[in-house]
Amino acid sequence: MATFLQVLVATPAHSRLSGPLTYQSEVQLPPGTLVRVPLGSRETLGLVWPGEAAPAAGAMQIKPVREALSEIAPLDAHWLELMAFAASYYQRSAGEFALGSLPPSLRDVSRQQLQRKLAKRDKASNTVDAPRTVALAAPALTAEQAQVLQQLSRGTGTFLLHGNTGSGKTEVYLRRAAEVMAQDPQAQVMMLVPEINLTPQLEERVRKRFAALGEHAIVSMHSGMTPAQRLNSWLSAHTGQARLVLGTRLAVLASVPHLKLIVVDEEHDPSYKQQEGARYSARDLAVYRGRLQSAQVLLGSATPSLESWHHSRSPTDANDAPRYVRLSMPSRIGQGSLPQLRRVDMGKQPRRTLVSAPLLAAMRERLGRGEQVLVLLNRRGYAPVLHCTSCGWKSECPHCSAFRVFHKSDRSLRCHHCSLTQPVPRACPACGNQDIGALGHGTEKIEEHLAELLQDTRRADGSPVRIARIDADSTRAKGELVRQLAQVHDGDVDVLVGTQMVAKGHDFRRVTLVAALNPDGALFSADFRAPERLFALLSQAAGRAGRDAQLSTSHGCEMWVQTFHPAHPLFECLKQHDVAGFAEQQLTERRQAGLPPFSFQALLRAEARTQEAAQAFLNAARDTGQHGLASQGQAVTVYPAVPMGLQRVANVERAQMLIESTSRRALQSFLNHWQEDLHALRDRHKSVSRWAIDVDPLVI
DNA sequence: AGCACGCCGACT
DNA sequence: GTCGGCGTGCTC
Repeated sequence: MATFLQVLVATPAHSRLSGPLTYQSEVQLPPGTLVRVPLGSRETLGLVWPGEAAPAAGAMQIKPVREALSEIAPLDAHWLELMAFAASYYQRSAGEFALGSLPPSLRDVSRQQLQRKLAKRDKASNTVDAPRTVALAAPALTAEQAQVLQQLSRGTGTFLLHGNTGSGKTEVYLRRAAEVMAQDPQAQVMMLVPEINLTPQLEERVRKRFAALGEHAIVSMHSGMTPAQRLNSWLSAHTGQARLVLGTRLAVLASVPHLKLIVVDEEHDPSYKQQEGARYSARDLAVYRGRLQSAQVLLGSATPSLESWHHSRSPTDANDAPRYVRLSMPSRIGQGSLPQLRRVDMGKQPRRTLVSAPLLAAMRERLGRGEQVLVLLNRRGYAPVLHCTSCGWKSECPHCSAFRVFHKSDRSLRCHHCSLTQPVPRACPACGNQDIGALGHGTEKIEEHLAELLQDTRRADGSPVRIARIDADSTRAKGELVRQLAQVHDGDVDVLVGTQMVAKGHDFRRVTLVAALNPDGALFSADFRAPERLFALLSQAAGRAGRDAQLSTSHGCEMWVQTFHPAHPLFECLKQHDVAGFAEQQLTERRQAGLPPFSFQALLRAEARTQEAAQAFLNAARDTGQHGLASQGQAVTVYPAVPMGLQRVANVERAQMLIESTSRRALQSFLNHWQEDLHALRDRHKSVSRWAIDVDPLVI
């Protein structure tokens, strides 16, 4: 007799198919089973979902499941619950989350191909017995590391490891992973890193340390892998063959049935928040998943996010029960000392100075000794705007509400939002004037400027100084970033100019001076998270310097900041390496202003051909929402619709609306009730091409 | 999101 | 006379 099943398929939240579909099957299939089902005229991958299927749902005919992918064990209940939670919390359909978390090739691969693939894997895996001792060639622990590890071995739950750059956080991760795997021969460990560029470094270290587990025991998961690699990694994690899963944010959604430890490295990093589609935070889902699966969660950072800082207390102050236990490792390993902060008051420098005289002198001195210099500027290209001195024309993008950036290397005007690229006009397109000037400066210009300033400077061996630039433009070609970083490591480069991508994680041994040329923008930004990000960026950048103990003890290492506000408290905290002080000061401001983590936010965004249409939809949504508010009497505030910061991208107008509450639960409940209204509203606002809710947005 | 159906312009 | 543009609508 046929039974009815609830099946999830990959459908976005705003399609009319947000819930599970009903199919019939001759055999009983447990929840979590992967199936192929007919959907309209095509056949698609589905997932059997828990719950009773009601066969009389509408007049729709009920089709049979085509086949079950029985060679893949059903996804376990924990994973299904994680998907259900994520979908509900981030206001997406369960189908979108669950199917989107599976390796994409699983969708296209036929059952025969899958069987062949699995047979091949079986042959290749010469199963290694899980060794009792997994730690090999590990360096001796510092007292701080030993103490932290002891705390971790005693505790359960979520821990925030606050460790300065160079304090040996990675060693703690590796030791803790080894312990967990040694205790339980099935235990699996997940390690998350913010960016794909950082996975190869950690992977190498992990593979070296855990070589005894066999090469199949460690797998990577990130978006840069080929479909076949991704499928293989996913299967290894799902079958339990992989003991250690290392990856970027998407890895947190993988099936890891025997998960016992989740490490989130650089937990403050904004890359953990997915910024399109289902906008989940991998860090927050890691914490939830840890609770769900009884796995320990270890969040690590030198500059923890204010959210995590707020949720944590050190184990010694036992007054109120904190959500996370805070563990600290303040010391830097070896003789390498933390860099000294030097501030240049740009108000006392000649107007329009790019690189001040004292900074230049310091750079020359370092270079003369054969040391390396890192220069940070948060803007790529040559000049952010071109402008006509006669009529005032500026290089606006015709499709976006943004300026096109002048790239001197190929003499192009490029829009960084829609990628429109055109040659630089010879004369002003508006008035024909030949005199078009560049306004502002980007990495290209700084590279050129430094080449001029340093043309007479000689290295220790008398050869001229070599300057390189690393940013999204210089590393566009595949493998280019790795190649350029290698040049820096090999000492082929003396001065490295780059955007924030060079400040992350890379270990430049001979860099003893790091300079931020113009960080002031973040001090008084409308974005309330800008100071937090700047503090993390500068701390992290400073951490690039002085990693070579010998170099840094002989002449010290320095972090230079050029600013018009040298007395700003942010720089004071930076000078003292006072993360706690900075966090407390920011949290006080946030508390007074009622901002996260003291309130919870969501954004409703809409896209349409006109700004009016986008806002009309949002304001109509606001009106229906008000009814919901009144009926429930909950403290949720819905603000009026406003154009997004970048109002127009590729000729699409964008608007958004902030929803805020001091209660996470009230916000969630409001959003859940709102979903139906929004679906209904869309029919009356046909010009709105897309809408989406972003829960816990990072950028407002 | 796919994928069909459906009704109007330049081509073997 | 067809191939094909992407607008609207449906998928258990």
